Amino acid sequence: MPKVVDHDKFREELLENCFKIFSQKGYSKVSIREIAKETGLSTGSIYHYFKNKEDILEQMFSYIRKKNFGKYQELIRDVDSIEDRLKIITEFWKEHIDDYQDLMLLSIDYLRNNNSIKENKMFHDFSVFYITALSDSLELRTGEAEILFTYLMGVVMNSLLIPDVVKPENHISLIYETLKTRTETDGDKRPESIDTLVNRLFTSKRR
Amino acid sequence: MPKVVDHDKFREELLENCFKIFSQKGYSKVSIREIAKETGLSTGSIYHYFKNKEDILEQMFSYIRKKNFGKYQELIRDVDSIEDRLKIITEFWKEHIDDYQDLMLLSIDYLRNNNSIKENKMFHDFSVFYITALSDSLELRTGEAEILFTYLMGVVMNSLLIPDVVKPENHISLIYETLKTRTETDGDKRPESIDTLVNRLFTSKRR
Amino acid sequence: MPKVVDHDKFREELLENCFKIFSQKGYSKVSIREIAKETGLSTGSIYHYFKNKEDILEQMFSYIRKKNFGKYQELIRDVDSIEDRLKIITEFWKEHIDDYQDLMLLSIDYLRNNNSIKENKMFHDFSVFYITALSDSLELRTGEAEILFTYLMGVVMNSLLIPDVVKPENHISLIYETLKTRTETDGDKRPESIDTLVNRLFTSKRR
Amino acid sequence: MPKVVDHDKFREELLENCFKIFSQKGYSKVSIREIAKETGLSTGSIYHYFKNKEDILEQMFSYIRKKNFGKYQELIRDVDSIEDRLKIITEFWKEHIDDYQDLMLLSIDYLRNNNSIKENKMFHDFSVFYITALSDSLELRTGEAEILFTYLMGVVMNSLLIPDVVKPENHISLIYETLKTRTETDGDKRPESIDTLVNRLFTSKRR
DNA sequence: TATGAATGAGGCTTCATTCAT
DNA sequence: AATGAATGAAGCCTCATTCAT
Repeated sequence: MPKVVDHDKFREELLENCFKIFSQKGYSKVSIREIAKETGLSTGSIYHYFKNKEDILEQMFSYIRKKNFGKYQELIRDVDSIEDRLKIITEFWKEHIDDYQDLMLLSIDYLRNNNSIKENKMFHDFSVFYITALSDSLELRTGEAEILFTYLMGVVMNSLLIPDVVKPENHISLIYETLKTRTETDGDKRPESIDTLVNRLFTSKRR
Repeated sequence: MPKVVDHDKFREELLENCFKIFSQKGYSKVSIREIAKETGLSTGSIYHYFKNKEDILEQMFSYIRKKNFGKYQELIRDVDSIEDRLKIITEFWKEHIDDYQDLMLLSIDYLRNNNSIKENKMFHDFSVFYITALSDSLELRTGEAEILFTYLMGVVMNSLLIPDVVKPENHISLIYETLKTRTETDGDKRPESIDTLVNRLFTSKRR
Repeated sequence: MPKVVDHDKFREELLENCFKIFSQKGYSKVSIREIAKETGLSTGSIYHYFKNKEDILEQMFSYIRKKNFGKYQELIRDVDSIEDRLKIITEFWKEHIDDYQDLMLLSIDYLRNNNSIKENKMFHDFSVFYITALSDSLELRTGEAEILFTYLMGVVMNSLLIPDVVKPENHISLIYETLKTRTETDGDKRPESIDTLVNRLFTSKRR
Repeated sequence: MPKVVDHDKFREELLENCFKIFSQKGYSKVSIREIAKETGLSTGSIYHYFKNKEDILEQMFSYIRKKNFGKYQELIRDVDSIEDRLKIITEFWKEHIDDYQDLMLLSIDYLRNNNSIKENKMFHDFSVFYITALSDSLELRTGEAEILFTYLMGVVMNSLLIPDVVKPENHISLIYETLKTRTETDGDKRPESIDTLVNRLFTSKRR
């Protein structure tokens, strides 16, 4: 191990590694010794960087979330058209579906570890950010963004648990098509009735 | 300790207990000693009924699934109108949302424990049954039933991870309204365009 | 399990089975449950026939020893010529080398189980019988019979531990040849010097 | 507990202790807790030095073998006369008969534990070394060395199982006398007939 | 007689964490 | 700042034996 110069940068590398390790096996199946081995540190040194095992999970989650948010925001920063944004966002989802699965699983690991659901700040922040971001970037009402996010989480979950039944590509494409149609309608003229969005999905062309 | 007479019946009681215990703390945080204590048996006796800890989870999952299916089918057995069925089903969901959360979490526990995603038969059977049942009882196309199931799983997941943001009642009511509208349309006249179901959800009145 | 009529016969069958099971895996690796399963009894019933696990080993050893002795004596009962007996005995060894291995291993298992060497009556009786029988049937001096038995036990042991180095057939053939040569000499004329038996072995033709 | 500095040296001390403990009670009757207690470590620390219980046995066997070989070779290093070597070697055997008993028993323990006879490398290496060493140092043909080794193993085994019948001193003395006589004959003139070594043993003066 | 459910001590092993060096 | 030896509680599981039925 080279002498660490940039303390923060080194910690980020550590967290990146930890994300890899935790994602593969799940929080409770990864031992400190294993983390030490994978990061090239000694077990003792791990405790210089982190208070304890749970602290690793928390710091890691926070770091990954920020990184993901950064990427997300950068992607749509200079894109003006809603339709283009929609395309970019849905493509981003397709590419990063595995990361979302990992984050979701790790959130659950965390939940299981602290049986205080209340304190599950990690996933909460993640969700609120995403719902807001969706609402802003796609000009959706909050309720719509929540539905979209919820549906997306269902896709993430099922593509993990029943990968042969639920293929994320299909569902994401469907979301894309649905929202695209909707987007084409002028903002003011979008129907307020419930006869629209879910409806579209259910009557989509698939299968 | 009274001698157990009906082996299978007793095992079901055990499984019922195990579901309670596992749901509270998660599979890996529950020790065999704890199971033994809660069920009033000795550790050794647990192994008289189950091959090992994983076997408890599997048998339990299978048992709970069957029980839930049974209840579900009984509920809609003699109900002819699709609309009535829809009402019953969505009510059933609202009442059993906690069970679905538990089953989902336990599926993930199982997944984490056996890192062979392929063999996650437990959740798979559950999903296939539900998708088929939804399709049959609500006269939905398979693709529609998959979407519905996926969205529902998103609701279940989020009501767990971000309970202050996603309230299952709201989403389930929304599904109810959406499908009710759709149901009112005559089967033959239901639009084939993508302008319907998801669309309806997205333009619902909520918030 | 059919109702047991001939109690003794049934017990012998049990012991025969136990010998098979113990030989394969060694005393301490065989559980009572396994014995019960293999013999078609319940664990409880095992304790009707035997006081405890160790008792099974003892009774079994005693039974097998008697059976083996019986066979041995029957073989040479009507054989007058020493040379013929020698042939029969050495052939018998070749055929039963596996049994001797098993008996030796089980003796050791027993020894390990009771760390009182003194009480190892099982192998002791076996040895004394064999040394006497060899001495009688081959007209060897006691000291010679002891040497022969000791060498034979070395063969048994090594053919077990280093089967690719020590082949029992070769050693037994060698014993046969050596003793045959000696036997041909008239009893009275056999040299008393130490210049004979071991000597012959060491200068045998085998590599 | 003082911090251990020389990892390897400490492990050897541990192995020395383990040999003592295993020899007394046999591999399977010694628990890790017992090993920990006897060596003054915690159970956890045992696993810092060894992969698992079997690994202790293997490393121990390997270590003891090397140590024994070392002593053996040192003893005869500067001895030119075959006769002197013979004396030294047989004396060495008499002194170390207990160690050989222990090693043999532990080999069998190992065999019982891994029912793959093929992989019993431990005793195999031991045997091959000894046969070669005997052949070299006493100028015996390989076949002769194998016979000698086999007989010796018989002595070791029987002095364990039937100590009142087979006294190792006697047998070893006999081997000494037999080989001494043989040795006195000039190498070239040693008879090739089978009339020698075993023959000598069988007609020895004992009893 | 015969059964097999029940026991609970004890087996091996893993683990997060500490601390002397 | 870094190391890795040491800890010991706790994990899962097996076992010989007993005893109510």
